[in-house]
Amino acid sequence: MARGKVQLRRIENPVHRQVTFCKRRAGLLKKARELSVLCDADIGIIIFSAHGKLYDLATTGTMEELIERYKSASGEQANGCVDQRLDPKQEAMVLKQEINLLHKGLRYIYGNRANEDMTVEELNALERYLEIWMYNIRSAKEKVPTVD
Amino acid sequence: MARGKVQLRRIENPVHRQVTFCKRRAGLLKKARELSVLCDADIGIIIFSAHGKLYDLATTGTMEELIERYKSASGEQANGCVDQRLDPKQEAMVLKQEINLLHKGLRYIYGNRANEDMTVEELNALERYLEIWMYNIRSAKEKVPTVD
DNA sequence: AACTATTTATAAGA
DNA sequence: TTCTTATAAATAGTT
Repeated sequence: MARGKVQLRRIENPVHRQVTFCKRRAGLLKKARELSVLCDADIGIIIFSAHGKLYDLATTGTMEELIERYKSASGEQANGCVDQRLDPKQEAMVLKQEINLLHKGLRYIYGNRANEDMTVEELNALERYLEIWMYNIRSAKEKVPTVD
Repeated sequence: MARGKVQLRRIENPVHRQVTFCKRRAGLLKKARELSVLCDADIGIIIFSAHGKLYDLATTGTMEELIERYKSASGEQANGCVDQRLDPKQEAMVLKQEINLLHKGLRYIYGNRANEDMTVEELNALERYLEIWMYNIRSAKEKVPTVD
């Protein structure tokens, strides 16, 4: 823009890159706010810096509301990948059971416990499940290159 | 910008507003792509026009991935305790976020891990969440009259 | 963090 | 709608 045309590629000098990131990030968010006001639009912006720091903007309401709206508008289905080594029916059954258990657990932890007691069997099943899960999470973390 | 300074308020003339919306929307997305390339940032933009039409951009991967990353990154500030002093909408929103994370975790454990790497932030968020959950499960077990 | 020379974006007009 | 152009706004390099 000024005193030199910009090349559209990663700025190698880290100091320049950081300065440009700050300036252009501010510019982008300003433009978004302007567009929102001028044209009556709802805008959400999520920015992760190269170092993983989060910056965000939601011109109307909260980012969560915008995300929910995005999901309904883009017609996302909540269900994900299935393990292809298993028979689909079995797999679906297993996933359903576990999701039910997780949901029941969530309600138990967060909601009205008085209304929804879990049995000891359920608690034990959930505990075993969480232990395995935790173990896997910790193994996974060791394999992922850390971002400091 | 040109031939007249812009007033920072809703453009009343619908034709002008529509034209400005198109132009500035394009400008905003261009700026976002530039910032992403120049500074190595991951950026997501969600725009709903006044009439509800969705426009979006994710500079890296998919918007869903970015949303998941947003949720774990922004969830690190707030902790996982929901209490009933929150209004039902907020509580439901938090629960939804956590269920999304759990579902992603489920897919990670079961499904093709090669296709669905979780970020370190996500793994950390999930781990902390499971730790709290596990603690609560164990407390609960002590309070439930055992049958064995 | 301020300053400007330039580039870029764009409002209004054609 | 698309192109043009005068001008506002953003910003790269500098101090």
